[in-house]
Amino acid sequence: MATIAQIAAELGLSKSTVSRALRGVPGIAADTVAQVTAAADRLGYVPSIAAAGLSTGRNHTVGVVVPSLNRWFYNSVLTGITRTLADTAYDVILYDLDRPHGGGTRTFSRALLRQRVDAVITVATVFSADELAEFAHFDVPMIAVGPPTAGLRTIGIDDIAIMSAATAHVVELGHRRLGLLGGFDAETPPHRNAIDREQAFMRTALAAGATVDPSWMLAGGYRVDSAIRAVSELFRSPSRPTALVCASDDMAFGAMYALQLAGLRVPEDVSVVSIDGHEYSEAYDLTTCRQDPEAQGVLAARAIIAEVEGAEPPSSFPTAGFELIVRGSTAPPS
Amino acid sequence: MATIAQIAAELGLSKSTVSRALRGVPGIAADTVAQVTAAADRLGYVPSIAAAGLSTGRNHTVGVVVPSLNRWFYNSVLTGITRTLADTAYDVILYDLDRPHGGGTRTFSRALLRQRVDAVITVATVFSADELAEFAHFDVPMIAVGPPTAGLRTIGIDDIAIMSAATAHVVELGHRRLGLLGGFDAETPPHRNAIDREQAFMRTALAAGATVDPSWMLAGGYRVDSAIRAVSELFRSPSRPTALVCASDDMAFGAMYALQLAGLRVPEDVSVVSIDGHEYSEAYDLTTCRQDPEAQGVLAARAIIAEVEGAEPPSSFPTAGFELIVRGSTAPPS
DNA sequence: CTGAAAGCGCTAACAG
DNA sequence: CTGTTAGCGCTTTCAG
Repeated sequence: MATIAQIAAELGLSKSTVSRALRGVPGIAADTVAQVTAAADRLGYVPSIAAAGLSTGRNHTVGVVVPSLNRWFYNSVLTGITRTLADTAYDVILYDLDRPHGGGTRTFSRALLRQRVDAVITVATVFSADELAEFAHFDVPMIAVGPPTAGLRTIGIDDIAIMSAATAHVVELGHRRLGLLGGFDAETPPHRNAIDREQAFMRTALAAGATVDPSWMLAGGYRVDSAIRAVSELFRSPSRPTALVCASDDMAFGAMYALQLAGLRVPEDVSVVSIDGHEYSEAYDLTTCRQDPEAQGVLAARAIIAEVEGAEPPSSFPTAGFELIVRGSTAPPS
Repeated sequence: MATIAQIAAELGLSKSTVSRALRGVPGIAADTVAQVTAAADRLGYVPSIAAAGLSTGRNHTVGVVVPSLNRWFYNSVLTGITRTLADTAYDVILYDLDRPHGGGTRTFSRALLRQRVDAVITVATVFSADELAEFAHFDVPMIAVGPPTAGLRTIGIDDIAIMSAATAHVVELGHRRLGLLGGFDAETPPHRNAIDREQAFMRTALAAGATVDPSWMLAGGYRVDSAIRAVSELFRSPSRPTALVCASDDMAFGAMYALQLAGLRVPEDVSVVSIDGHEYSEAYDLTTCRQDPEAQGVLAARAIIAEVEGAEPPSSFPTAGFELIVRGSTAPPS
């Protein structure tokens, strides 16, 4: 409740001096600074970011746009961002695009962003041409985390490379009958990374001379339940793969459950390999290509803050790395 | 970039008239309003919330405090909140308390909240006495979602009742050897709901004359991986329960996987019942007591906005309901 | 090293 | 129905 003016009055100083002292602007007598800060916390002074923002044009907030909150990747990135920003004077304004039926206006691009946030981080969000055009008018820095996004600098892994590595792993173990549990989904249009990963799977599999029956290409929608259903159905059929490559760990968890249910053993009957490095993958003993979405979030947050504070913006970021972790879910075919 | 003053100049009106017209304040000529709004979107006018807030003292943001983002319950509540607020003029500022080692300052209670948010919703967050004392100084409305929180009005289910219902279900099926996969966790201090649920389990079980071996009381920490480990270990032993009651669906998923792995069938060898109504529970064919955290979030968001807009605050909220959904994971003991 | 004054963009009395 | 005049709390020239 205390304002800068009250502190000034209390100390017989001017508002300007108090303001400078509080912000550590050079050129103020050391003991003046001491008095001011003492008075400030005696009075329980808390700066009004809104008022400061009115003068400076900076709001000390970054907007984070996520497609939804119930996917491991999205909220891992978000966690990285919030953790990083917690140590700074910046707050996160959350724009969750998840709506019941794909409906609702995505107003973040309209009024909301403007004047409200100093920067924007988008997480694996697909934008329409109109939206991208609007972004051009924003003067705030933007960074995308996830698959490459037209018009935005992106932080993320190479989807082709990571899926190729996962597929190559089972190929090298000797598997030649390969199934894919991909990220496609009956309802929503395919995401860039679902497409990339499927292509990488196909190329790697075919290059190795492997068989890929069309019925072994499953649409798991990056969901555990869809994965369970798709895998249960596939493995009822007599013709089946000896290895299942999953586009995400979550789907792999569902797949492993469904396989057990069907009376099939992992890895004796079916090998399972996946992409993510989910915190639960160890308990499932799942072989997976680990990426680190939280680190990607940290990187994005640091970069965007640096930019807001005046650093020269890099025009692009290095591709994030990944690492194959071999565990017990994969073995040579029997 | 356009301001209210520019519109006023353009139209030969005063700032006040423009301001009123834009906000729909009654008592402005219809055609004036028309002109103003026309000019506004011709000029691409976007109001500065910061400036408005400086005058009115309202920032059009609500702070949401979550313990972390990677638990189903927390982000379901958060989804309910963001969806509700998306239709309003309010933004969400996210305070994620998740820190690597329980470290980091929980600065939301210090400076951050003040001046920055018009209201606060806390999700299943445990506060220290100091923090609660600080809250008393805040003049912003606060609501807690989750287990009862001292000093705050709470929206949530009755943990005793829901766990009693889950336990009663297997008791009624005839089970007398009951295990609990609870929310306790080796590292962190127990949460109120973990305690309540354990007590409810014990009472219901003992009242039915059931056997509960101490070694059947598992600490799953509301995590899938901990659940897998705990259940794997328990079911290696010859003395085991015929039914496993889980304090969350996530843990039940881990339990069901571990049981399959151990060569045990659900429900033939072991019945599994749980609490939550997770979106994946259907695919697991899991019997569960469904609560609706998203609806709790919606409720909290609506209530808090109403209060900010001047409605008289209710002193408490009705307890949220739940519903037992019987599926294939439970059956009479064989 | 410190102060005075103007202004960020909007709202809110108070007049007309 | 519309205009004038003060502010909201802070930063920032420009002077001392």
